Amino acid sequence: MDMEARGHREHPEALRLWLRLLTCTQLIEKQVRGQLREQFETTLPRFDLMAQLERNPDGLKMNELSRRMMVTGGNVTGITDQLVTEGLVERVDVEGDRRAYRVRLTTRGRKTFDDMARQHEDWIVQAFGGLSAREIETLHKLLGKVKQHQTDLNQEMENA
Amino acid sequence: MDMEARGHREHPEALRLWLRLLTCTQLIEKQVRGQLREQFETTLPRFDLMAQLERNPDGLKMNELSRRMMVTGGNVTGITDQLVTEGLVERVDVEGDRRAYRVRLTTRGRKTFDDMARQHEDWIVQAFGGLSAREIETLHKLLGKVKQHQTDLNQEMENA
DNA sequence: TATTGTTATACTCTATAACTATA
DNA sequence: TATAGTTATAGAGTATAACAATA
Repeated sequence: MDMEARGHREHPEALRLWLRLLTCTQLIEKQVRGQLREQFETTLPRFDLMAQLERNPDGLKMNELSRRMMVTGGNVTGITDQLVTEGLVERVDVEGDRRAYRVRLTTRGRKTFDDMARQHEDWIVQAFGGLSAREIETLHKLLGKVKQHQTDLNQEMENA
Repeated sequence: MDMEARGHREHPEALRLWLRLLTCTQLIEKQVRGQLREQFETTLPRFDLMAQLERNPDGLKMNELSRRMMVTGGNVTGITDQLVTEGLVERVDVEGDRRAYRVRLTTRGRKTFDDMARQHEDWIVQAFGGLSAREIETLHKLLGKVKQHQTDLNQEMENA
């Protein structure tokens, strides 16, 4: 009896997990944003863009940045413009395609990013200071499954 | 030798974990936001506010909502105003303190929220569909540690 | 004086769509 | 026609600070 009362409370565990995931991310993100602003007068998207470039010394095209940062193109243009103005990144022509170019860190940009990255890593290490190395690895692995599943779902949607 | 090269790459695991945590949250969040907009013409903060009220049938004061939603007071006023206009929540006087009141769901608001919550739960169940019940529990538990540690850190900062 | 909540403001980030230039 | 990137715009979301009313 009371079969109807089931249905929509059948998987509360997933919901609880989501709320907790969201809370954890927001707590850490809020702190990182605040520290980036206070200590370096920058923002998370700007830091993120520079981090992408740091991993790709030859630079990245706008659409590559757009995809990796998971935002649309117009936004990348705006953030890039700011960083160019401050001399932290530069636009370099791509030979063979005059529509495109690569964005890459300037020498000064790389130095600035290294400073930020060092601090950033400290904040993150501290944020996960309550976990053992083993637990961190487990979390990383499980979230890898979540990410993969999510990616699969997105591809299904695109193909449909 | 090369002692200096250590230091800032000593805990890359925490960093990798953070990036993955952020990615997972953004992927799911982006989808939930989109669905809320498409199917219910609402936003995540509005849904969040209503969810807080659903868990507290007697309503919550503005500062309680502010704390639980982790945003400052002015924003809660704005979101509440919208929901009042649409007849989904109402402001109720608190007896004994004429400065304050409680915000609570209207009958219509509760019905509307139930519809949204049912859908929302489906999206979330799907988002974590790649995990077993056991894995979901493990994730939940580990993230609980992260949350607790983060809460402790914040309290230390406030006391300092 | 402190607290509750509002108002005013400004800024970042974002998506969308129309646009230019090149392929 | 399609692709790379920009521009323009509008809106969400946020923090900050000054403010009014009450405690």
